[in-house]
Amino acid sequence: MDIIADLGSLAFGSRLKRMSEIGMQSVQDVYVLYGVDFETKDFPLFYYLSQKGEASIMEISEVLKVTHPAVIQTAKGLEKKGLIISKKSAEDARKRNLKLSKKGKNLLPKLEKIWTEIKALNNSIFENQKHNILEALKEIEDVWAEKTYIERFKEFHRIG
Amino acid sequence: MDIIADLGSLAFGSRLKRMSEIGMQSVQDVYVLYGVDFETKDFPLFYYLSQKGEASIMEISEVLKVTHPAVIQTAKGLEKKGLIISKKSAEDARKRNLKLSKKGKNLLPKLEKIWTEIKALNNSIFENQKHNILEALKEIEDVWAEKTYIERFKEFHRIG
DNA sequence: TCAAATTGCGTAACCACTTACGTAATTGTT
DNA sequence: AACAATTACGTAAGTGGTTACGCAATTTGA
Repeated sequence: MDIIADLGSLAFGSRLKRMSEIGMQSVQDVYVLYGVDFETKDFPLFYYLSQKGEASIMEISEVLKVTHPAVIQTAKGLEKKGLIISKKSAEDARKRNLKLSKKGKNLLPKLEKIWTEIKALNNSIFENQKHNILEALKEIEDVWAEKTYIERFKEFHRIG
Repeated sequence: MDIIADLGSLAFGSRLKRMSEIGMQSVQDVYVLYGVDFETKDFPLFYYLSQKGEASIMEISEVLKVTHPAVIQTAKGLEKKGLIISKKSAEDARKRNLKLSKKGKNLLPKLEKIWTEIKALNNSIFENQKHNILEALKEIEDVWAEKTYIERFKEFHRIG
């Protein structure tokens, strides 16, 4: 018996959090399996830089939808590992731009192979679902984006 | 554009985490709306005690699938608010049993009303989904429970 | 044109968990 | 009965995010 799952919509947040942790750890296990020194939590930033080339702290913060201190902290870790480098922007002295280092670029092909394999497995899992999780998440995100939850709550229960 | 969502299965963990935070905050807004001094994160423990009556730290830890220090910490907060009380077990001096206090029981009807309203709104959202999120989560949990991700990964890619 | 508002970044403190480790009580084995 | 193994709980430190706040650089607008 899983009381959190049984509670359905009420413990929705707690349930998502728990699944998020399991999901992140699972991917971490794959990096370990291949002996690659890379952390799951760094994936969004590292991947974005691999695609975009170069980006400022705030741009990354907005694209990844995390706060800018989170970006700074993640970047600090990746800089310490030598996977990314940063330099002040020439156009705007307030900005600091991040990009992959040589070492980061060298690691990229190995990571991309792993990412492809993970994607293949996940897709095979998701494709067999009666209720596709990615579709389901997208639908919920759209609902939340259209109107805040609390607004919707007030309307639904005729409050205010 | 939402790069995390676009990445689909690769940023699955990050995405769940973000949604979990939004979901928890949304429910918190409802408590605030009703002027009730209750925190979303305390819901699973408080709810379980309201159903079970009395339970030890480890029992709660197992049922809610969080570590025992997490239970202790959450319980500490609820005790400080006077919503739960605890006493050493008579049968086993190692155990400490938690249960709702008078104040906690008094608050319960108000909370139950709120929970019912949240449930009603959420169900109305979920029922309109083409891909039901609760069903989708359940399917994924079952897949993960059947075999660890890394085992499945090795088999899928014929490794080891 | 120059003062006010805004923007970008950095740091500090906090939050809700986790892992690691220690101690006391109970249980199992012989 | 005694002692080794296990179990329940507590605390400390770590993690990966957050909010709050401050400062310097840029942009706005009277």
